[in-house]
Amino acid sequence: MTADSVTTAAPTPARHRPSVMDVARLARVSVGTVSNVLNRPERVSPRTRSRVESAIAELEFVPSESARQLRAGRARSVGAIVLDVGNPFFTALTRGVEDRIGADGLALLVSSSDDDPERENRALQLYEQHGVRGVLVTPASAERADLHALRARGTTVVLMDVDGEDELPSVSVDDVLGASLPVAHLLELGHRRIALFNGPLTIHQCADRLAGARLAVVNAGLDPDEVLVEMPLPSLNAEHGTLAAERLLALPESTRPTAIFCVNDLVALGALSTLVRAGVPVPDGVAVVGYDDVPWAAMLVVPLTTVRQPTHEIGWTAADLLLRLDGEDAVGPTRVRFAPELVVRRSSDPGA
Amino acid sequence: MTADSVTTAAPTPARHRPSVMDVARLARVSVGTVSNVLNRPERVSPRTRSRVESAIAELEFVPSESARQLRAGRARSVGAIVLDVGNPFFTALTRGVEDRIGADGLALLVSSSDDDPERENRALQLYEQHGVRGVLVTPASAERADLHALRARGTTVVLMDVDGEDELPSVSVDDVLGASLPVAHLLELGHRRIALFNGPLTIHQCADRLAGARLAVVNAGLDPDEVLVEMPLPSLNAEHGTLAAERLLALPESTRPTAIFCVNDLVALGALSTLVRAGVPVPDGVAVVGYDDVPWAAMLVVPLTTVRQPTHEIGWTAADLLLRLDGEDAVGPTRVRFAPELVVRRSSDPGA
DNA sequence: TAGGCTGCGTGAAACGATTCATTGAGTGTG
DNA sequence: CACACTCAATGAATCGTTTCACGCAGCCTA
Repeated sequence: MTADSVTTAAPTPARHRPSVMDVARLARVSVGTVSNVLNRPERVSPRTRSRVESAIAELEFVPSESARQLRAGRARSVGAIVLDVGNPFFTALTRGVEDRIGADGLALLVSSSDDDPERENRALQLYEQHGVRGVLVTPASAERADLHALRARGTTVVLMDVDGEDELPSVSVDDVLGASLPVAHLLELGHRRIALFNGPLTIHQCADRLAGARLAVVNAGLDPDEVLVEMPLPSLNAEHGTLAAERLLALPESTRPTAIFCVNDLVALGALSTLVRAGVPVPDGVAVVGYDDVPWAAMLVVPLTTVRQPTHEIGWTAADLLLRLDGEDAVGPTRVRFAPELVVRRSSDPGA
Repeated sequence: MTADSVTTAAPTPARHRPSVMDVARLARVSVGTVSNVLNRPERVSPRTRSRVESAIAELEFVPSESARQLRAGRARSVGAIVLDVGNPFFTALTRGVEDRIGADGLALLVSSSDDDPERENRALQLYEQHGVRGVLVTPASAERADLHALRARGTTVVLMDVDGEDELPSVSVDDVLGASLPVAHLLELGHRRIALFNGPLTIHQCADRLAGARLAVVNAGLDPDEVLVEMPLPSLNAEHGTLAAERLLALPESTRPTAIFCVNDLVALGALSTLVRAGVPVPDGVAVVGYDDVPWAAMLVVPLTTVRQPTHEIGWTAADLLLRLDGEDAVGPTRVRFAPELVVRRSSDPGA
C-alpha cells in the first residue's frame, strides 16, 4: 500500500453531517416529527415513524448533543473530580460512579486534581461550561468556597470520601470506626503496645483514623498514650512502610510494639516484607494490619488483615445522590456515611 | 439547623443564567465584542475590554460550551473507552490520556467496555453524539466495523494497546519483545525448562507473549517445545496463579520447570506466595518473572522481576496522536509501537 | 348535522455563542 | 482639505435541536 492510497482512503471529504432537516426532507415530514420520533416515538403513527426511521438509517443521522443541550438547557453528562484516577481507591470510586451514571445513558467527565486546588478549580470551571448535570468531587482544598459558589450558580455538587461538614451533600466512610475496628481486634488478641504507621494529620483520613484508634483503646478501658505508639510517615507508600518497620525493629525488645496498624495496605506491605525478611514471624512476633483491602492483600505470603471500604458503592451512591438531587424530587438523605469492615487474615490472627 | 433552614439555604430560585447578551448590555457593548473579549482579547481596546471583563465578573457569567460548540462545529472534549478503568494498566493509560488532553484545556469522557462490544458501541454512539474531537479506544471486539464506520462519518479514532492491523492509527506495546526479554534473561541464567503461566490465546496479548517466549528460545538455539511448558490459565488473577503453581509443584522433580514466566504480576504474586509458603526457595528453587511492574512488585518479600510497560506514555502518546490527526496538519507517524523494558529483581536473580 | 374529541403532524420561535461584512471614528499624507 | 487607511466595534445571520400553539381529519355523540 503506497502513501497515495492511504491518502485516498481518507474519510469522505467534508460531507455535511446530516441534520434533522435533512431527515425530515427525505422522509417527507416536518422537523418536529423527526424530533418526536427521536424523543417521544409513541406520539407518532407507526407508518410515519418507520418512514422517518429508515431515513435516519439511510443518512446515518446522528443527533447533535450540543444542539439538544442548548435547547434543553441541561447536558447529559456528569463530572467527577478525584485526587488521582491512578490511585486504586479512586479508581474503584470512579468505576462506581460510571456504573450509576451509565445506567441513565449519561456521559462521565473525569479528571484528577492531584490534590491541587488550582487544578480542581480549572476542572470545575470546565465542567460548569459544559453544563454538566452535577459534579462529584473529592475536594482538594479544605476551604470549599469554589464549590459553594458553583452550587449557588445552580450546579449540583456532591462530595465524595469526605463528610460534608458544611451543608453540601456528601457520601463518605466512617474513618473513625474504620480505625477502631482493627485496633479493637488487636487489643482483643492481647496486644498492649500497638504502633501506628500513620500519615500527616493534615490529611483528614489520617486524623480520623488516629482518633478511631484512640477511641478503641479507651473503649477497652486502657490508656491510649500507653498503648499506642505513633510513628508518623511523611508519605504513604511502601518505602516509608519499610523505613518505619526498620525503626520499629531497632527499638529495645521491652518497649517494642507487638502489632502495627498501618494507614493503608501499601505501607503495610512495606512493613510486612521488612519483618519477614528480618526473620520476625508474622503475626506471632509482630502482627500487621493494613487498610483498604487492595486486590492483592489476600495473596501475600502472609495474607494481610485489613479494613475494607465499600469504594465502588461510595461512587455509585454519590452518583445516585447527585441524580436524585438533580431530579427535583429531592427526597432521601443527602449525607450518606458508610461503615467499613474488618477483614481478618493471617497477618494478625495465626488461626485465620 | 432545622429542615426548614436547609430548604431556605437552597440556591437562588431559578435565576436566569446570564448570557453574552446580558454581559453586553451591562458593559454597553455589542455581543460581538463580548465574544471577542472571550476569544481574541487582543482585538479589543484595553478600555472596552476591562469594562467587559468587569461585567463578566459582576454577573458571574459562564459561557455555554454547548452554544459555542453548536456554532463552532467541534467540541472541546475527547472520549476514551478502555476495557476497565478499574484495572491498573488502563488506569495508568487513562491518566496519560488525561495529562495530554488537559494540557489543551479539553475535557475527557471516559467509560469502560468490560470487553463487551455492545457496551463499547453504546459508548461510541454517545461520544459521537457529543461531537467529541476524537475517540481513543482499547477495542473489545476483534472486528472493527463500528470503529471504521465512525471514522468514515468523520470522527478521529485512535486505537490503544493494540496494533492497528487495519489502517486505523494506533499506539501499542511490542508484546512479542516484552515476552522474549524475560525468557532470554531466564535462559541466560541457565534455566532450560520454563513454565508459561499464560492466558487464553484469544487474548492477543497472550498470543503475542507466547510467540515472544518461543522466539527467545529459538534465538538461543534451543527447541521451544522442549524448553517451554505451557500452563494455560482460564483467568488472569492471583488465585489461578496459585493453582497453577500447585500443579507445577506436583510435577516430578526431573521434569519440573525451574522458572515461571507469568503473563502478569497478579498471577506472579499468586505463584510466588505459593512457592514461598511451600518452602521452595525463590529464585534458587524456582525463579519467577511477572509482567506489568505494578507499584508493589518491588516491595514483595521476594522482589519481583517483571516487564515494565510505558503505560502512562502510551495514553499520552495516543492522545497526542489524536490531537495531531485532528489538527489537519497531520504529520508524523500514525502507528506508534513502544518497547517494554525488563526490570530484574531478586525473584529471578539472586544477586539483584 | 353540528359540536366536541382525539390523534397526528406542522412549522416557527427559541436556546446562546461565533462569525463576518460593514460602519464609524481617528490618523497621516499629498 | 480631501483621501486613503487603520483600528474598534457593531449586529444580523447561523449552527441543529426541542417545544408548543395550531391546523386538520376522522369519529363519536346528541
